[in-house]
Amino acid sequence: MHEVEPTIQDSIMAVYDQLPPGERKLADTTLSRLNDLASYSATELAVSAKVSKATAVRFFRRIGYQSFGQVRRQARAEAYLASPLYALAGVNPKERATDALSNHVATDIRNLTETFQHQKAKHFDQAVSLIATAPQVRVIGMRNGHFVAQHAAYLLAQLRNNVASLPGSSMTLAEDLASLNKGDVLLVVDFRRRATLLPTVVNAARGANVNLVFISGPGMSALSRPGDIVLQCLTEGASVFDSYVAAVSIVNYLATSVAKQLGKHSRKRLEVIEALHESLEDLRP
Amino acid sequence: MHEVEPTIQDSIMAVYDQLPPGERKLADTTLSRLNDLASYSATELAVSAKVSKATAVRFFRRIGYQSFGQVRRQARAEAYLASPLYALAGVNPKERATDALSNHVATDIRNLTETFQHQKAKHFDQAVSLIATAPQVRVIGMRNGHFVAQHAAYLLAQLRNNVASLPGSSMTLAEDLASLNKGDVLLVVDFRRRATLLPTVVNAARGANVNLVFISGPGMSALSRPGDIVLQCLTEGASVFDSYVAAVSIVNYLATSVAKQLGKHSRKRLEVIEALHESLEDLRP
DNA sequence: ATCGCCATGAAACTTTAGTTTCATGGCGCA
DNA sequence: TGCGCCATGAAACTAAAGTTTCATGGCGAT
Repeated sequence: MHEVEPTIQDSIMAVYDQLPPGERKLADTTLSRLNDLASYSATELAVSAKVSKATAVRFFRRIGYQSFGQVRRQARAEAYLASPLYALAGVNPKERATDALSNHVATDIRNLTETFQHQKAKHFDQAVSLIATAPQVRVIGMRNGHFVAQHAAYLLAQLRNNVASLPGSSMTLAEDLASLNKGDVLLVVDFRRRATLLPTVVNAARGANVNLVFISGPGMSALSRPGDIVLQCLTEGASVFDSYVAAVSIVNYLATSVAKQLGKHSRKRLEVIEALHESLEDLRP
Repeated sequence: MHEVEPTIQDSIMAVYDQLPPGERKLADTTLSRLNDLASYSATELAVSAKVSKATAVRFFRRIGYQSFGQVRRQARAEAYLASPLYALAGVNPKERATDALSNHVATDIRNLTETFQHQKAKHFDQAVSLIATAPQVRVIGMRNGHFVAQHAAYLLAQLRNNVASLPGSSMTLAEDLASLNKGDVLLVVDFRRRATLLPTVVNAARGANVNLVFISGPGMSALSRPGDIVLQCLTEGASVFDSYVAAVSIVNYLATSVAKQLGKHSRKRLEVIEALHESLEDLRP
C-alpha cells in the first residue's frame, strides 16, 4: 500500500476554510495559476494577490511545504501530468479535438474571439457613453436573454443610479415603460427564441425617444433599425444549446468600460455599496 | 503597421548554425523544453546542458534578449498561447495582447481553458447523473451567482420535469425547501459576495438529505463539505468585475451532458416544448 | 479599558539566481 | 613556433528571490 501524495490543489483545499484573509487571497491566485505555477516566483504570486512576501512564505508553509522551492518542484511535476486537454487535443495544433469536452471549449473560445473581433469600436463606445450618462437605464431580456439582462443590470447598478431590469415585477411593465423619457437608455438583450412581448416594448421605447442599445445574436436583430446601436455576439453552441458565453463576456466588458468612463465617481459608488453590504451583514467575506 | 515579434524558437533558429558548440548544446536543451521553458531557471538549463552559467548568459544574449528575465516572461506568454485550444480557436499566437480589449478576451479564454482543465471528470459525471435522475431539481444562486442559476434552471427545465429555481417567489423559500426530499438535487451557485441566506438554505437541504451540487469560484466553497460535488470555475476578471464566462460555459456543458444522458427522452421533451411555444404564439421565428 | 492572540507588512537578512570579469586553452594561420 | 582570436568555465560580483524578525493594528475575551 502506498500513500498517494496530495497535489498542490489538495493541499490548499485541505486548509482552505481555515485560512486567514490574506492567505486566502493567495490561495485563490495560486489556484487560478495551477497550470503553470512553476513559472511564477513566490514574489510574483504575492504581488498579484496583493499581499506581502512574508504572507506568501507563511501560506506555502501552512499548506505543508518547507520552502517555495518544494512547491515549484512539485508544481512542475504536476503540470506534466495535469493537462488532460493537452492529451486529448493533441500537441500538434493541426490535429483537431474530437471529444465533446474539447469541442465545447473550443466552440466557446471561438465565440469569444470572433465576437470581439467583429465588434465595431464605434458602436461600442457609443453604447458606453450613453449608458454612462443617461438619466435612467433599463435592461430587458426574455427567455435565453433574460439571464444576460439580469447580469448586465446587476453590474451596471453597482456603477450608477437608476438602473433596473424590466419588468420590475410581474405586472408593472406598462408603468415601467411609461416612466422612460428621452435620453434614457434601454438595453435590449435579444436572442433567438424571442418572446412576442419584446417588439411591443421596443416600439414603446422608440416612441418615447429612448436610446436603444441591442445585444443580439448573429444576424441582425430584427427589432433594430439602421442607426440603432447593436452589439452582436456569436452564440454558436457545440451541441443542443446555444452558448451565451460571448454575451456574458461583452456585458462584463461593457460594464467595465462604463466604470472606466465614470472613473472616480463610480469607484466611490462601489465603495458605498460595499459599506452598505458590510453594515447590513448581508455578505460573507 | 506593426512588427511581429519573433518567438523564442525563431530567435534561436535564426542564429543556430553560427553557434559555438557549448551554446549549441544549450540551444538544443532549450528547444526541447520550449513548452515549459518559463519554469526553468537559467542555472538549471545550464546544468542540464552541461555548460556554465556564463555560457547560458551569453547564449540568451546572443539570441537577442537582454536578460534571462525577459526570456522567461516571453516563454510564459508563449506557452500560454501555444495551448492547443488557442490553435483550435484560430488565434494567432504571435499577436500580443496589450490593450484593454485583448486583455479582457485573453482573460476570459484563460478562465475557460483552465476551468475545464481542472475539472474533475468524476465530479462532473456524478453531477450529470444526479441531475438526470433526481425526482426534483432546484437551483439557487444569490447576487453574482443568481443569473448563472437562472440560466441553469432555464436550460435544465427544457430537458426534464420538476426543475425550478429558488426562491420561486419572494417569500416562499421555506415552503420550497420543505418540499425537497432525499434524492432530490439542489444545485448551488456560490460565488464571492455570497448572501448570508445561502448557508441557511444549504444546511436545510443537508438536513433533508438532498444531494448538493456546487458551482463555485476558485477556492473551495466554504459551504461544501468533503464528499459534496463541487464544480469549480475560475472567475478572474481583467478589471473591476469578476468574470462568469466559465461558469456559464460549464452550465451549458452540464445541461448538454444531461441531455445526452437522457437521450431520446429529453429530445422528446424539447419538441413538446417547442410545440407548446408555437401554439402559444409566444415566439417569433 | 486592558490583555492577549493572531494576521499582516516592512524591513533586515540569507540564499540563490543571474551577470561580469578574467584566466585558460584550443585552434587556425603566418 | 608564435600570434591572435574566441569559446569557455571559475570565481567574483550584483541583483533578485526567499526567509526571518519584529512592530503594528485589529479583534475578541476578560
